[in-house]
Amino acid sequence: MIENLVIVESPAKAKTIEKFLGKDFRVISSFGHIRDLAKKNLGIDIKNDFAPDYEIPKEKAKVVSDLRKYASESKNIWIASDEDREGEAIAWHLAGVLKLDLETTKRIVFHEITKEAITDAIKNPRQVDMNLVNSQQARRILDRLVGFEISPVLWKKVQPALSAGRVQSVAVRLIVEREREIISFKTESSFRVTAVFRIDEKDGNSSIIKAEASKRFRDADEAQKFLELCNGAKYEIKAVTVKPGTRSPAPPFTTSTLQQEAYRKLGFSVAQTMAVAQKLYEAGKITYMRTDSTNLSKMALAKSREVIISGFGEKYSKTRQFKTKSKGAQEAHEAIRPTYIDNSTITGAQNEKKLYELIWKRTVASQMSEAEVEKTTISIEMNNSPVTFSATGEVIKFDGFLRVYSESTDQDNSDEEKYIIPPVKNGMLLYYNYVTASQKFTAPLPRYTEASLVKKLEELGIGRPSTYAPTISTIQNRGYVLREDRPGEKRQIRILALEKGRISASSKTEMTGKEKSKLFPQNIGMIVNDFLMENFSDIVDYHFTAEVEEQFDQIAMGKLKWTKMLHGFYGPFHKTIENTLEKKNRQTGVRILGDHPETGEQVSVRMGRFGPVAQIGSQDNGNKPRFASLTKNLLLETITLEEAIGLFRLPRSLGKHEGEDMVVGIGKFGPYIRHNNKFYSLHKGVDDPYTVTLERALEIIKEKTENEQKKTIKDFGDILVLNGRYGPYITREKQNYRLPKGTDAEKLTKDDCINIIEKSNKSRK
DNA sequence: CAGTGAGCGAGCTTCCGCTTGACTT
Repeated sequence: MIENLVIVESPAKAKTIEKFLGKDFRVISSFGHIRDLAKKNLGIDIKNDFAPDYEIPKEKAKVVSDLRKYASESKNIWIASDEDREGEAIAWHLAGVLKLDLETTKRIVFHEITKEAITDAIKNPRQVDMNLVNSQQARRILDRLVGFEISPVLWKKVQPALSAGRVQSVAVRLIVEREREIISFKTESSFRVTAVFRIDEKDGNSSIIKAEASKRFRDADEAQKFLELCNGAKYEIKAVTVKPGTRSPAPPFTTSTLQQEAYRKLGFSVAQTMAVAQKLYEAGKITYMRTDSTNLSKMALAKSREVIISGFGEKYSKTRQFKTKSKGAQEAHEAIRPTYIDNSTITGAQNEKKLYELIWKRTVASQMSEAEVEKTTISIEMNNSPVTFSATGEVIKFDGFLRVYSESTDQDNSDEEKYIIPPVKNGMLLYYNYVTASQKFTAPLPRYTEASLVKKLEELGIGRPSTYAPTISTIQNRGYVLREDRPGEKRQIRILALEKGRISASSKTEMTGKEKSKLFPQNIGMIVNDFLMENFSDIVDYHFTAEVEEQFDQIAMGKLKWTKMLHGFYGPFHKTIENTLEKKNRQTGVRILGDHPETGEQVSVRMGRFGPVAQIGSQDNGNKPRFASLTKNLLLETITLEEAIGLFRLPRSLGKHEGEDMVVGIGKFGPYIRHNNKFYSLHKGVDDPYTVTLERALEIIKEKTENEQKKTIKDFGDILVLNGRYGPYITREKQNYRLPKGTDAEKLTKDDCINIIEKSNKSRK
């Protein structure tokens, strides 16, 4: 018999706590929720006041049987799940599953994992808070109703296996709407004038001031006229202002800000950040990584202070506690910080090291002094124009927290190079070295990255730290959005330059629309979004979550009955479901583009069974229409008649080779050549499927055949030893087998291979 | 793994939030 059993949510947490509590306590973990709504069917008896049908998921059976065993061996049970809505529900489910009396079950909570906090918690147990539990049940059931009633409507009206939900559908909406803003954006250009001025000092030295004109010019003519004025102008400094200012450090990391900074500074995807953070957490190197709180424990504050003072001096220390700003934050945990702040770095895998150091810097910087800066603005007037030039410069007087860390922004404009403004006075005369007018184009708002989407969702109070990464995966898995790079296009910019009394014109090429790791909506995502907007505008409304959260709060405070809230929601919602099922047609995103200029047949595009498709002609008078798949990156919404007709130029025959047809086309994986039922990819950036010749095709085939032969180390007929990406391996009947370490692939016999295959098959079973 | 585009239709797909492994490549 054990005296005390403490149940927490996370096994890593259990391990740490057990050390604090001594031998009278055993600490185990529930691995999160242990019960959920039934997987099959709805799992809710709507007619019976939304009675939930809870079951223990298969993958939780072992955890639950362990929990039962330990519970039966313990005198006192303490439930220490997190102090938030989900944690309270976990406590309640635990009590139910372990058959504990709610009146006497000891519920404890702590916000930081320190001996003090835990022993304190043990001294102050309370009961399970049923109002909080009920607010969780309302949340859970509402999400199930939304997801499991709308998704089947999509299967019927759009395509099978699609999904909709309170969180994912808003995420898709954000991306679709941003894309449409970009599509309809009208680029404008203007000329920005910058100048490099010279101050001639008495001692014969001269210094330089870079400044920008207060006005932008509509076109090259206006810019030219202004440069002509500049040539004859006298320049005088009319005002010099020096303003002191401060900059403050950012708060310590939450899940969302960690994902954003790890993307910006380290290039990690949201899922990658979480995987690396999980490793650090399990190794005891950082605190819990799924949190919405910016709080640091007293111990962490004190330790940071120590580290800062000994590393940088007293002047650099400023202890702060940040208030959590994000909507709907539940603050069950601390901010993400190093467990031992003394360690500014760790040993281990590269990615773990990098992320750890980022977390260390952010944590320590948050406890450091403001940086003190001095911002200088100089105004320069011309004697022949009302346009003024201004120069600004910033000098850091005291670096403070910047010594350790500075936050990145999504738009890093590094072209604004910093330089130090020389000391100047009012009335000083300036002379130009160069005045340059360069064309600038306006740009639409940028597409979302995974991390900037998480930021936006957090701002809207949609989703939780534990679901940001899975949500991003879901919308990609459903095919609603795709994360990819785009090469961008070249654009000419015009430049007029005034130097030594002469104005010259030139042009420069720059890249525009280049994208790296951005989220692009796909056709099916746009169709689903439009369908949801049309029929379920309440659910995809950006405020929907905030509104239901308010009601969940009311339930948690005991001011609203949870079943009443659900009745209020479900009545109108279910009516909309039935109405939509009855009245709406299948959505295909069809667009009639016009008539074929040669045959007069109708040309249209729509979502077909196998994806977006263009169609020439129609079914009606016994004619067979012709079809062609839309190639990647073409949107049903924006494709033109010409582009659609162009799709029918493929597949195209190149003629015969060795008696077999040689055909070129574009498939799922890009342009290909098909010959003898074998496929050969065209080379990216080199070959164009519309113009590639028979001769070139033969070269490509020859090259690939030679490469395949190089790949083969041994050929035993049905068994092959091949050279793969990860080194040599054996393949038989489409199954691959790894070689045991230290095997020399060149010396393998057929019998060796069979041995390896049989051994591997045994261990797989 | 790349081609398809009409139909017949069984049985399946799906949510959000809490937690980690168990797998293959």
